[in-house]
Amino acid sequence: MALIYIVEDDTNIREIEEFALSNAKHKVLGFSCAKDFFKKTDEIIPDLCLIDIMLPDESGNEIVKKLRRNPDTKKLPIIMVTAKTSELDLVKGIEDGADDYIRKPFSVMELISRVKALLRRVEKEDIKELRLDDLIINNEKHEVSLNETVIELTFKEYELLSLFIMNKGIVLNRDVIMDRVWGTEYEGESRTIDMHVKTLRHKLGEYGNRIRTVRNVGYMIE
Amino acid sequence: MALIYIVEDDTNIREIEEFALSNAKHKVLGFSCAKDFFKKTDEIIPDLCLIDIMLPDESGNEIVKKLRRNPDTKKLPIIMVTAKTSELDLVKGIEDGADDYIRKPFSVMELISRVKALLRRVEKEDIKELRLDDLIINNEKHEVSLNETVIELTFKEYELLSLFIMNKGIVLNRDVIMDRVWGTEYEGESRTIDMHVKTLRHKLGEYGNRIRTVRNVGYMIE
DNA sequence: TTCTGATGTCATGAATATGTAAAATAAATG
DNA sequence: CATTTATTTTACATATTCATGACATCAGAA
Repeated sequence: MALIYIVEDDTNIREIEEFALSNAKHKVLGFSCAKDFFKKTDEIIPDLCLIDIMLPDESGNEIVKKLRRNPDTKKLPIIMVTAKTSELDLVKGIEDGADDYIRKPFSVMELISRVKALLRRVEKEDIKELRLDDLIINNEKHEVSLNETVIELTFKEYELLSLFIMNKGIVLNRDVIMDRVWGTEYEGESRTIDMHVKTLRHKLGEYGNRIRTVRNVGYMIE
Repeated sequence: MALIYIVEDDTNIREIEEFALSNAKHKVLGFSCAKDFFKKTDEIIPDLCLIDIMLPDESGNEIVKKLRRNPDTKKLPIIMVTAKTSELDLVKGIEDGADDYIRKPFSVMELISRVKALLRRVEKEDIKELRLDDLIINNEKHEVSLNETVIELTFKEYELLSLFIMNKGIVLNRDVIMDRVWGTEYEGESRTIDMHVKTLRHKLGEYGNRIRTVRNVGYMIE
């Protein structure tokens, strides 16, 4: 799936991380210090890296700063792993330019899902334009247009439509939709998704009925 | 939703697990030892299983190893439940091939969400397409087509047809059909299955008569 | 053949999922 | 901090699916 570098001096934890991410079909390389890590990034830049805050030679924050200074690794997705729970650390990590953080002790599932989410987020930012025939989503302008005419969508509507078009021809169930658009678990008794689908359908005019309801399963655009 | 087996010798904990997962709309069967568990998996393979590490007859790790050795259960999603918090256990669990682990004491919510997450993960890796000659089940579109023509099926009909095709050439008795499609026990006097078989036969047109009735046993496709 | 239990078929109300509008919150904006 | 806009929730309407039970039919045993 993706090439991931891990910088973590605690061998036990590093191995857990390696196992978990390999299990999730990623190609993983682990390093116990910053030096080894940089030696490798000079050679091959990974798709994502997981960096512990406390390291023998350099702090994780230092590593992030360096990576951000280098044009080649400026946009490299970074997840910081920290044992310190204070919020200061968290903020600092993000200010320094990490894209996400995980607090120890973490669960394997959490690790996997955060990595997955970040990879997805990055991949999404890469896409400049999405289209479904004459319906165009311009991600740079954050604007949707149909036959040259701009369609005004709210944030959630935009996200939802993007998700549908990114997965055209694939039925998305409510769990997935909730997870991807709202980042939360779907709780059975909510009409939120239907609501947004309804307004989307309305706003998309003739294209509205291309959002199909698959009863008992979810929604799909075709 | 899904059929889940639990192997846990502590009756109290097992009952909590059973209650929690039943509440989350799963069909649950609990076992207090490995022996009973294997007896049942030889019969019907569940969608997921929850295995305690410490058991009277065999260790949870042993069970996992055995399951992984058997082609039928090789990919069966497994969650290990452990009281030992050491990281060694965690790593070992993953090495042994469990897909996730839960540490005791766990919260009911954690249990449910981990189960849900794992099921989703597995479901996604699920088969994209099933076919029986020209009859194609597209699981992404959740659509059935015969010679390019879409056949409109309801949810249950779709499930039933999938089950038949996944087991083509194998007679499925009513118990199994009820269990897999409805997630409930078959109660002798119901015409429900026959009903759906009838509409399926009708909707499948020329392919309809490939669903064979095996008197006193069940149904089979081919 | 006749009998018996299993399966096929049908109509219909109940259950369930989705659609929709409007009110209630929450969030953003100036 | 008031106003606007977006979002979620609630409550209800609508649509579809499904289970059920009564009855018909069938296949095989006696």
